[in-house]
Amino acid sequence: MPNAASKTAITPRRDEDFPEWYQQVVRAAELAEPSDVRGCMVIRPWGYGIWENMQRQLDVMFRATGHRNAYFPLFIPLSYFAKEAEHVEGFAKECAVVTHSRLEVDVDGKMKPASALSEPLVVRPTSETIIGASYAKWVQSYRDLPILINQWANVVRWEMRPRLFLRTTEFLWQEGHTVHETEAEARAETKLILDLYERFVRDHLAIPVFIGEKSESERFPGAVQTLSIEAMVQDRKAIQAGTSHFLGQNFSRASGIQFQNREGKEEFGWTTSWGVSARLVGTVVMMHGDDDGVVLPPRIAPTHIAILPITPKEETRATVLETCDKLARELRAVRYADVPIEADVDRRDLGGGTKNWEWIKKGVPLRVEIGPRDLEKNSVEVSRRDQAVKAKESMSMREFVRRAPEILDSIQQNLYEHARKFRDENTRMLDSKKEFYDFFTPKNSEKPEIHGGFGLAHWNGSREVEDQIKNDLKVTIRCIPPAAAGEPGRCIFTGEPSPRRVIWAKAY
RNA sequence: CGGGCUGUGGCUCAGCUUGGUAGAGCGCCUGGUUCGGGACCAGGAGGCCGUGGGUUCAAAUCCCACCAGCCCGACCA
Repeated sequence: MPNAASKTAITPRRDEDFPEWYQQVVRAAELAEPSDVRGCMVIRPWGYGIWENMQRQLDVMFRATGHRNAYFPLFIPLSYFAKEAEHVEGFAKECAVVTHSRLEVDVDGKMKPASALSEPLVVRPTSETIIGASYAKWVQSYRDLPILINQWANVVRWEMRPRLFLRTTEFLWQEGHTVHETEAEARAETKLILDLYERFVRDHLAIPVFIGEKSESERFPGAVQTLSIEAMVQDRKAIQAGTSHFLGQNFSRASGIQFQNREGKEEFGWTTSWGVSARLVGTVVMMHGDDDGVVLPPRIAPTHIAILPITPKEETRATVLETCDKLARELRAVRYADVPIEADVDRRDLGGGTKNWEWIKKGVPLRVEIGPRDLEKNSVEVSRRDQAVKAKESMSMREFVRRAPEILDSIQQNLYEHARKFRDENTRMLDSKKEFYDFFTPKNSEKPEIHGGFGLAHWNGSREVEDQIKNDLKVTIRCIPPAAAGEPGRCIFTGEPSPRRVIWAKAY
């Protein structure tokens, strides 16, 4: 039995069992829980609030770059879906298919599907084809271009191994779909969005990422080029945090998106698609969480400040609560990162530290205690989630209201610096095959400890090497950094020439 | 979809080998003592033991079938 000082809010600790720790944190923080529907989850208000904040920020950024939101159908006629060969092949195994339009009571009294559809409908695993059908109608002339549309939607991919937020059968995301007049324009769009994603996760989620291009084997089915941002979470595995695809004319051909160009000739449009999903919520948990639960970057916290009334004596109770409400009102009049500060007074009738620990587990950036002793001095006790649980700073109420945005900002910065340091410490140049295998092989194969990280190594560009490494170590190329990022060398597996190092890691 | 395991109050599980009226811890409710660190004491509610069939005087327990979930192998944001 651990003593009180060493007891953590979450069992097991990260270093004991990271996947289990993650599940416990998601549950303890009331972010989400498994539903009765296999592979699907219920996102609870605290988790959904985080997602809504991400949405709000991304929406601002999409708008600022000329994109507009729209909405397309959940169902895709099978014939549409089948138009792009690689695309179908890539997604076929994980499609949910609607085949009937009615339920009837059969002889046993059970409900049975009846009235088969003339054409089955695929529940969208992604929307390139159904959106392409609309775009084909909308585009006739180069004057109709570009089309820059985003949709917020749910999609379904029939995955075998669900994990809350990280991989579920149904998930929430945004998918942008654009059409351009020229290849160069479409490629620029793909890069623009990648950079936008990088900025978003850095500035709002406090997540440092590497950017780059996917190798052929990891590319989106049907894409010419897939770019991604790759983050390292605390078990040193990589997680893809966003993708942006240059689709060439593949989907235009499939959907018939054609226009008359400036020379009066018919030409297929150049398209892109890009997305991030609610997986980012899970990424934030794995990125910043500690053994006491979630640690939220202030910019996406549904509540910035939890105000906790301390009411030991009945006679001061009313005054303490009034003071808390007053503080909350004053804080809400202050803006942080373009929104009013969200301050909640937790007046639930719960004992002592219980409330405090609930907010710790939820990862609220700041906790403020107000008790009878503070009343006299007009002060508050402030605790930061990025510091030790028991660390408290006393300051006057006025000073706290004034400094709140600055303190939140400092937490945001702190989380980013911490994450970047962790990533850099666990990113290594690997210059020989032996070094590579050592880096990615657990010391204790019975119970693999957290090991490895990002390995930067030269590669000859072949699929065979990739397959071999994946087979041996479950390590894959996360991305190939931009050309400017490195110098040529020799493949550490074959000795053949390599234009630059690529990033290897175990991945989610 | 192939191989191994498990289904018992909201959660984690014991009970099953050797059939005989359903248990614990946590959580929940009530009352009291507490409250500036996840409290304590007392009382209480809550279960067709996954579903269907069989064996038996008697099934959570034995047998058969089905269903669901978990773990391991091929995929993904």
